[in-house]
Amino acid sequence: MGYTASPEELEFLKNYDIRQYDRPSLTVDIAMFAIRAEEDPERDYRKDPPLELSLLMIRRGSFPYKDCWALPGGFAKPGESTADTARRELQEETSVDNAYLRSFDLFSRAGRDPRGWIVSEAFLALVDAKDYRLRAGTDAWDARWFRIGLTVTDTKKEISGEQISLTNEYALTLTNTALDTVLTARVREKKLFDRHHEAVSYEILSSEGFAFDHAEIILRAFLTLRRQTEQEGRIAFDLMPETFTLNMLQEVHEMILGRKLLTPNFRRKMAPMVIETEESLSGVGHRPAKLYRRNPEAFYV
Amino acid sequence: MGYTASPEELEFLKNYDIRQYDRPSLTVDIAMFAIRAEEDPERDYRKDPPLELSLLMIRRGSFPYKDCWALPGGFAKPGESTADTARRELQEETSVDNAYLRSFDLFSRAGRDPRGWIVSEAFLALVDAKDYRLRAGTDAWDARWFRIGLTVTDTKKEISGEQISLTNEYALTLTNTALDTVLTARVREKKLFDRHHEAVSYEILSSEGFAFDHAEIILRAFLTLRRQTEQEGRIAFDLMPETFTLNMLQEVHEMILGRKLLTPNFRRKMAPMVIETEESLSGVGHRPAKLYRRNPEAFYV
DNA sequence: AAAATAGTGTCTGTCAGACAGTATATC
DNA sequence: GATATACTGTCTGACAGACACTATTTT
Repeated sequence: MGYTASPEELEFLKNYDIRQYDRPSLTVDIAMFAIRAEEDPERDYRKDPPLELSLLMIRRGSFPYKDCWALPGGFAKPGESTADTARRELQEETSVDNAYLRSFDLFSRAGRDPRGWIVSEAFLALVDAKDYRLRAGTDAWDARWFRIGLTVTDTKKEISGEQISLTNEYALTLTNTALDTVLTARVREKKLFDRHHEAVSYEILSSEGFAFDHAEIILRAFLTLRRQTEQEGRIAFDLMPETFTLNMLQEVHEMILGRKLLTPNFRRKMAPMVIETEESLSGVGHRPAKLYRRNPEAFYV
Repeated sequence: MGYTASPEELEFLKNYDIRQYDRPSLTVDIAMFAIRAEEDPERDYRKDPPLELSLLMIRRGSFPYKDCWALPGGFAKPGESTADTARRELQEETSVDNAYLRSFDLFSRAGRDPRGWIVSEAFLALVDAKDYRLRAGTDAWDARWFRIGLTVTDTKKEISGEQISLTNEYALTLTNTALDTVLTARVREKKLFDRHHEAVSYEILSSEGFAFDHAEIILRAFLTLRRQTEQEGRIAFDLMPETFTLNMLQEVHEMILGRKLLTPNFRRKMAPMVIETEESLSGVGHRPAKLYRRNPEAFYV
């Protein structure tokens, strides 16, 4: 490293007591997405079951926010990086060890946790639909998938002198049909344009059933996923099983982006990233789709 | 918020002692970039003075890493967010209060600070060339601008079975001519492609004159700036004064991107983002360039 | 006139959006 | 044959890369 501590420095470090300063607790929160197929036995035999973009939530068994739903996560331990913490929690809670995992922000607003000064690094995780195995439920542990829905309910543009602000209000809905539970939140996103760059801030307007500021973290995770998907389509492959049809892939993209895509254009864009297999679906009540797999060659920058 | 703490929960919180768990210290480190013009009185009167992309560094007056150069920054205080901390430090150290400021990662690797468990949120800051005023130097405080240079010295591609890795080795050089000081570091960037997404890791191979892991933070800040500039040109405006020539702007882009750009294409791309003013440079020994300013209309998404 | 920088016109290929059309399983 | 989904061909306009060219100031 080109640097060797002097004897004086070693002496300094020996006597250094880091506990003299105020310190926060450090946690990670993981927004873990997966694709699941809706189960509805009453459905028309011809129609394909729609896919659901789902998020894993955990019911809190203890204070604070007892009985509310929170993102999986936990406290960082000394000697591990936060990426280690996130991988460990992911493994413990879903047995998944090969998920896509990336941090997208540090949440450090004062007052975000009633227990005190707790900052949290937020991770986005995408898991293959077939890979996960949820940890068994206990009194203090109940992990469930919720279908995630996000809509923009209001958009405003304000101009005052040199300053322009754009405001979006989002309605976030997490639904678990089996439990008959719906969590809802409204979050305001405010983009302030000062000179030529934007400063974005978020404010939770209402939050029903979510613990802490997790509604905001989930929104931010979703928007991060959406932006990545817009910019480079490959991230959505992390939500797919080994083989898949192009229509499934398109449906996943549409759920993430929140809008319909034109099929020919989508297929053209995906063509270099996938390889056709010999297999097809069958017994689906209509022309069966071919199965594709990822084209590994396409991803080495 | 739709959530009211029950009496039991309030009782729980009253008795909750957060200090029972291990906690890290939390700091922010700020990679602050500015454009400065090289001063060289011996230069040919016709030739324009080249611009320099500069980074602010602070000489450490105390242990650890005494006499090494570190990024400006400091410890987060309870009751403020890390963005507040960064803004406060920026203000104290350069008197700048309108800089572009964004965090790009949390550095939490074990052992990164010899004083103990210290995690640091790293910020990228871009300041307008004319705005900053450095805090006066003292024994314990010496802030200086260093010209930053980054080159790729080696690139490797390794294939072993299903796994492919790309390795880049970067040479980072910070130069301050007045002090006759050069800081150098070599950092290895390793991209591991697993299935179809990449996991990037960084390793400091050598580090001369840098404190802590700041060579790595600086490299990451530079790469972040570079990526943003590739993706949307507007971020570079944060480094520019109110009015500027298109050639200056192009030079700034070229320094950030580390490659030459074709002038007609660059001007075409920038055209919607700038407005021509009435003024020009003068007395420059050749055809003078028109001055431009930002076009605010272009930046409201 | 020479030097140095400022600035423009246009060809080309790639690629995204839009839309019209054809194909093929199951019942 | 009706239904539902699967899949293709092609026109268009926007835009980035490349390169050849003209313009203007100072000494």
